[in-house]
Amino acid sequence: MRKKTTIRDLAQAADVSVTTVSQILNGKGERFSSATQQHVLKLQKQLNYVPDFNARNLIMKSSQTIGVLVPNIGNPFFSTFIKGIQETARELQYIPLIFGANHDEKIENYYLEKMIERATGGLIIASASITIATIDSILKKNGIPYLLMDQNPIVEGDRVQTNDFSGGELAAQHLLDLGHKHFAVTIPNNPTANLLGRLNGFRYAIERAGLVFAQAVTVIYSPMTKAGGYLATQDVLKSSATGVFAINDEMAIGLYRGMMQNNVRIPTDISIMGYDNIDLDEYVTPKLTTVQQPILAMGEMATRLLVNRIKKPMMTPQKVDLPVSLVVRQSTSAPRN
Amino acid sequence: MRKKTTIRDLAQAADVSVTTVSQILNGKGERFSSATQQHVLKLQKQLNYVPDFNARNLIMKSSQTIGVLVPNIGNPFFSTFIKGIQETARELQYIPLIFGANHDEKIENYYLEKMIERATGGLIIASASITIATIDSILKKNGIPYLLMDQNPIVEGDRVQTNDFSGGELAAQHLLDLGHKHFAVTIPNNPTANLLGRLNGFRYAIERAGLVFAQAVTVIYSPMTKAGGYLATQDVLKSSATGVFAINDEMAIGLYRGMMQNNVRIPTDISIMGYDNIDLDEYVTPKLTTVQQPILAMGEMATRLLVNRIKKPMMTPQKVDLPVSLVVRQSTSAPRN
DNA sequence: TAAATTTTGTAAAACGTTTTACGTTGTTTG
DNA sequence: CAAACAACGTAAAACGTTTTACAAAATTTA
Repeated sequence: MRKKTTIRDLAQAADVSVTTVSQILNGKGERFSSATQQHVLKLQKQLNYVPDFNARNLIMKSSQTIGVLVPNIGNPFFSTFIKGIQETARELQYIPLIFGANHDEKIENYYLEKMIERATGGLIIASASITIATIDSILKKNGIPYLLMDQNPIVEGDRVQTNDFSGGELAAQHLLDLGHKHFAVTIPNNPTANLLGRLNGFRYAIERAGLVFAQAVTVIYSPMTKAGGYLATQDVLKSSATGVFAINDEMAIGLYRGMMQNNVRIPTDISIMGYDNIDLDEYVTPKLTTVQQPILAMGEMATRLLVNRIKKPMMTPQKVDLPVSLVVRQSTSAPRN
Repeated sequence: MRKKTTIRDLAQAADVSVTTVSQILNGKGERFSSATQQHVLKLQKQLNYVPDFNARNLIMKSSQTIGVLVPNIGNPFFSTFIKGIQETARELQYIPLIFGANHDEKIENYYLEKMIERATGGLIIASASITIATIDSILKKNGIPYLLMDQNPIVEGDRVQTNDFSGGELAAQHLLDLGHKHFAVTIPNNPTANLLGRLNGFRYAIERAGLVFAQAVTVIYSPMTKAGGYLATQDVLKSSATGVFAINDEMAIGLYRGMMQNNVRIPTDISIMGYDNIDLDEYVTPKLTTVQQPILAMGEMATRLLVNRIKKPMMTPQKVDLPVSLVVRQSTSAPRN
């Protein structure tokens, strides 16, 4: 195939040295006569010269790349999160390398390895099954900065947080205010720290209302997907719950399907609320009451923190707290009797 | 910060030459005594040596990377498409570099440039606004293989196709079979070739049934998103259509919201069908009738074709045709009177 | 006009790999 | 026992950049 034009080809064509070309093309060309500058620039276009990425990174020791690992790109929460990352990365002149691991630990580790090879900058990891041990042994040893989402709080390190405890509290209080006395919470097995936070906040509000958690609330374990919500339907119906807190919106939408199938009307027969506030919430019937997370901002802040860390590895750890809020729509109402 | 261990460090530690280390680590070490091999391997683990990506690619002239450009990662169609790409790329030992351009031409060009810099392998482009001119001038000149989706058919080049014409035909025939006589089609402005294919197929079936397209069908232009579908509601209602063909499922779901808001029942008052068969279709009420595209397979085949092309640039162009099929659910029925 | 300074440019080292071509040793063969 | 051949290993070139240190020519200064 046609050879790529190299900087040497261009230098030869322009009848100047390689140094000259390099300097001019990298904006450090004030030292050269404007005649030479124009000449080189013109020939660059003409020969369609693009610097070799690998050669350049090799010498510069930076590829302006960050790695991003999420459980599932298809989940609207994560696709929005990624959008936030991409926008901010573009602004900061970084390129995100994005992987979805489909909740598979093998795949996660595979991608983690690939990211370490390539994403010399740093990593944003939003994934459950990567253990702290793995992270310590692999990332720390390689001296690669990283930022963990949805994971156990690490003592050291940067952090982008939303107040999940408060979010759970908001959810419970909303249902309590409507008059509900019996609740169900759907949550995955081995919930991550943020999900536990939501559950604890929920529990706190329940107990604050004078109820006994174990009596008032049924916790139902199911995968955190639409399909998982659908699967949880029978258990929810078997419980005497009139108010359901799905730990994310996708599960809530899965429950919608199950309820529909069982002729249980929302919110007349049962109130359902979710968590995240994905844009789909306004398109389902009834519109979904939920707790909003600033997803785009989470992606943005994660990127900023990581890039700052890359630039100043020794900086003291940064924490960013983002607010959550209750969004009341039509999927919740007072219980039947 | 801590220096990365280089191959030289490892060679020194193992008291062998750099060549030896390189060969052994790349599986070409049969020439060496097994004692040496073990020794080197052991020290690699111990020193946590990972070959420098850039140095390696520089000399090997291949980064095992492909670029992927889609309009919108949040659209379930594309997130599934990406999933197919990631799975296949993993199998083929390639890494996909994924970008979502949010239908913004500036951003598309920016990412295109970045991909050319980095994704030395080849590109999968599923994006509307990149013009053939741009592609020719940039990609061809750089000799980078690429594969276009959802775009005007290029005479030359590889291609993964579904039969959009037939899909449109299936949609129309389904509505005709139910007894509908008045139709609406929602489609974006400046539709891409595949969308036009659907529309033409629809028209073909309508005319085959003895109807006059311009009289029987109202074409409504609106963005191809949930919000776009929602926006199209009034125009759909103003038309006398009893059967609506949304050019993709997202638009159909946007229409659901609009219909709900106007107390128009689906399918009793109006039949709606979509296109794609995203997994959400089974979670909306009523479940959405649609034309299925094998999205995952499209991602898979696109990746295979591209990688084949990378390996054998001179191979004759390949075409893959994937089937579409009608999926009847609950959003369509016979018209009212 | 000689010295100093600015302007404009270049040669060569360095980055961390892979690979080609070439050496040793030691063992077998005739 | 010399020659041939394995077995095991290495030196050095190459990949395409950026950058440092140096140099020649042109201009200014004293």
